[in-house]
Amino acid sequence: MATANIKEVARHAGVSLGTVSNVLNRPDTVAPATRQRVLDAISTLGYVRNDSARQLRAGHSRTVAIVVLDVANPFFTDVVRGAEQVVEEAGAMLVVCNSGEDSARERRHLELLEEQRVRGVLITPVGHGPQPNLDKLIDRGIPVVLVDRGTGRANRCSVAVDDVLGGRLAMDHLLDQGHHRIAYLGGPLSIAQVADRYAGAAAALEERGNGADLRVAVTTNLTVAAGRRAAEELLTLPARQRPTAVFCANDLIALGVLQELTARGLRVPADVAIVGYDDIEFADAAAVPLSSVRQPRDQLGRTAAQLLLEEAEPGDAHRHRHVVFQPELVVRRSSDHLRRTRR
Amino acid sequence: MATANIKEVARHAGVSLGTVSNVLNRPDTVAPATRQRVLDAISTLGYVRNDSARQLRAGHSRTVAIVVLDVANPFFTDVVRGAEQVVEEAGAMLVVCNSGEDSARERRHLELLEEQRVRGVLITPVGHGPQPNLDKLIDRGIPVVLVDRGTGRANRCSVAVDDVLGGRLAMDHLLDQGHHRIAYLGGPLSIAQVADRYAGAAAALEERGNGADLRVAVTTNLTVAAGRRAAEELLTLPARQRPTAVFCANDLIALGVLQELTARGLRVPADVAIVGYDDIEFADAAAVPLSSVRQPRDQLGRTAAQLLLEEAEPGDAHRHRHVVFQPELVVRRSSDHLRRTRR
DNA sequence: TATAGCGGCTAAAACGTTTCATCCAGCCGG
DNA sequence: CCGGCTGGATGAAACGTTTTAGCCGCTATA
Repeated sequence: MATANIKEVARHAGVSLGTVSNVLNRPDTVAPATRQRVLDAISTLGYVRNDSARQLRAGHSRTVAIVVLDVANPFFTDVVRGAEQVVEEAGAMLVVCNSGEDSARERRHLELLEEQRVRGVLITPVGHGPQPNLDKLIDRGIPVVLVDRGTGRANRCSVAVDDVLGGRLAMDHLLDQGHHRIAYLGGPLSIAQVADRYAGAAAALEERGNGADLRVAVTTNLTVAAGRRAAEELLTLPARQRPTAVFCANDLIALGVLQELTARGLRVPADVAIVGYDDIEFADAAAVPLSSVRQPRDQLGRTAAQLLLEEAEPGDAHRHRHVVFQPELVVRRSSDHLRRTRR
Repeated sequence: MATANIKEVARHAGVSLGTVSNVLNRPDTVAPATRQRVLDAISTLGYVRNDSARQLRAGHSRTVAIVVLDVANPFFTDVVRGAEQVVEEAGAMLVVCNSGEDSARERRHLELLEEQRVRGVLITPVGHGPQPNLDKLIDRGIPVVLVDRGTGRANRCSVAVDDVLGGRLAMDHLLDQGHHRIAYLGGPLSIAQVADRYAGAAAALEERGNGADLRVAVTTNLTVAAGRRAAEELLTLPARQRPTAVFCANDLIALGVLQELTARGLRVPADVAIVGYDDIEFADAAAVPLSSVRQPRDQLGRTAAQLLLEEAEPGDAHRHRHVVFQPELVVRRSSDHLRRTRR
């Protein structure tokens, strides 16, 4: 039961303990014959390395953690997949922690991770205030990379997507399509992403300077149900004041809007055009495929992981970087006048 | 930089090393005054436990792993959330690993987890053959609980959902609605779930004994795109032979079917009724809300975690159990004749 | 022939905990 | 006054690695 350790392997192979370690870590420094004897011993004893001991000696573990706001959110699952890829290529392991938007859980996770002496932490922190927990980690020498939050802090790297630009892209597109009454749906505005996307949309509108009208409907959260409710509310407006296009802060809201509008007999995009945000998998699968602003999610994860590994590298010549990706508008039927009459 | 260790804390508080350990692990065995002195030292030095050393001594870690086929699949994310809850309540930590349906990656993960001496592993293994890797773990005394796969093996616990029953529920419902030409869409049949759901549907049809017709269209995988393709194919049939209802092996396929059918001008459920499987979040958010067979996903995760923790408990009186949950049919518009004329 | 270098290996220290056997002082009952 | 007991603290061993300094025997070079 008690798994064989390196000492037993050594005894079994008739070599010293250090030699076994060499076979494991620097195989080329040991003579082929000896090496083979050791390998045989390892396999007959079913030896498997004890990582705790290794870590203890090394002073830190070989795992990297990512703390996300919601494991079930497609945005984060894609970020995780991207990060995973890079981390695994580097021979390390990625552990996924879920804060569930709960700062107490976040704190608890960070404490545990610190106890484990993880190599570094990728995190989308709960809230936007100061981050004492993260500062503590950084003080301890554990690299932290912020994902899609709080870009620009001096003592850590970050990756993010330019949400202001995303808002612009969406708005420019809708203006190009000739819309004059447009609504922005999303909330709460305390979420930076929601606010930034709106800011971009408003800026684009301002610049184009034609008298188009932008109405904001703040939702309580970013769910399908919230989208449905928002759409219901829009429908209480007399048809002449009703927006001919809506730009939603995320795709869930957009899907809710789409569902409610079609259920009430309005056609998309003929009566109301819709642009969402995030380009989740189901955007393309919706009854009317949804135009959406796509974020390079897995690249966000990949880059975050790369920055982290770079910082964790022994050489101390690391300069913190803040990488900002550009989103991309994916036009589908829900906002495309040229296609809306087809089929 | 080099984080303070227990020895420095001891020196700082003027006590011995063992006493600090006692403060940490059995606070009540140390006198209040001493205890306070130690706690003060801990906080002024910013001491944080080194988990590697702890694990090394203990012989195993306090983390539990869950290895899923796809982190981005809503089914698994919910299972993860359920498991997480239980594991965290027990003061342990859940690490999520992603095999991505790739048995090489699965193996690599298991090796790493074994090196880490994890407390136990929840896993949905890739494939259905024998499981040498898992057997190895079990031999080493690391408990394994199978999630939604390979129920009934003697040397490990498992949790699953009765897919045969799920197939029955769906088929019974469609028969109740008066359908006679029904199609089952899903594949490949080598996936047990796909086969079981079909088996249940076929059995229900058999038992009801009216001459209804069940056609099977095997898809290459379980994606929205596959659903669209399958629907296209159905549409090549002359209308009189075309099924009036389809039962899909999962909701992604069902959503694909829904999209393709409505794009081609067929009405759901008037022309074709649809029942999916899994009841993912978007089932309810689809243009025509999707009837679906719901699995108690988070409970699956919770129970799996409970079984694991129970088995990992020192007392060796563990009997392996195989828990099977019953799915539940959620009827929505996509298959509901009573409602289909509303709105 | 002496010396330096090198390939291959060993022995021992160190990492930071937890635990277990002791030890000590004080107290109580006899 | 003594023996035993108890609450509270101590010291050392043990967990399984990695790493470093050093040793040995051999070959190539001067």
